[in-house]
Amino acid sequence: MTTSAGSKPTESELEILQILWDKGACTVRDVHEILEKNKDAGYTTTLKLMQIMHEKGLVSRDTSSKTHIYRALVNQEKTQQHLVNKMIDNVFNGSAARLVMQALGGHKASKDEIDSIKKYLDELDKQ
Amino acid sequence: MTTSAGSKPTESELEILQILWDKGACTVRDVHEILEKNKDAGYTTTLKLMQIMHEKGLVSRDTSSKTHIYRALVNQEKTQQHLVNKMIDNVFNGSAARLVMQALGGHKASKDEIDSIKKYLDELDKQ
DNA sequence: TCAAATCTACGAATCTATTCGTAGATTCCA
DNA sequence: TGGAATCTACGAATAGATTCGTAGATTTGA
Repeated sequence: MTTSAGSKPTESELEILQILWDKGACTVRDVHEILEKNKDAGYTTTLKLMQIMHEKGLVSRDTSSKTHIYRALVNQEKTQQHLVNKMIDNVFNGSAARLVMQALGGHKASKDEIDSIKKYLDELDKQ
Repeated sequence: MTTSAGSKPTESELEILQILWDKGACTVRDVHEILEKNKDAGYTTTLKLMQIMHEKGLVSRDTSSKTHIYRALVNQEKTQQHLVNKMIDNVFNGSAARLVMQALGGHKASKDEIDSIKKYLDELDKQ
């Protein structure tokens, strides 16, 4: 298997990617202000992280104005897929079903969520 | 929430826990020989890891004979639950359903697996 | 205009995980 | 019995992630 760029973001990088996936394009300050709500770290820490992410190819950077603008370069679904597959292998001995049950059992999925999963399973069955 | 001991094993620790959960009780050599199949690391590396895990309370150790015997102290389901919940929060913005679909979509669950998940969902619905 | 605020760049400190070498004790077996 | 094999303990090297201080450039606004 080829090791695609950014296949394994760190925890901090993932926090930032979440924000970029959600917001689309952000300055360091945008990201930092959202991060601050949950953790407390200095501005330059966020800056440094995003610079490193740029070096790694996780994000793009528009430097045309003084305040740079960042965007996620890695795909959200692919990243999620990669992380889930790793968890299935590392934590559930390769059984996707066991992960699913654990996820639904502990996390109190809503009735709506459960219904949408059922529909999804029916679709899978048809193929 | 209280931070229970061993709630967050590292990758290497998880590899070892998998083995202990599977085998029950192992010496360092037992574990090391299994690990060696997939990665290549020295014996003392495995030893050191298991010593650290003992310090952290992840495993118990029987030292009554020269060759120590290790057992997992943390519960497999609870550890899995904890890791899955973390992933739901960190990677799927709190949506268990999205994790489930991603898991099933990418991992080619078998028909049997899908059926057992459906049954499981029906059970959840009844409650 | 010019001081305050804001931004980037960069280097370094810190922390954690991982790896391994070496020493000393015990066990094994020819 | 005595050397080889095996085990634990321990310290230290390495590597990666995270954090922050400081310096210098640019922008803002009174």
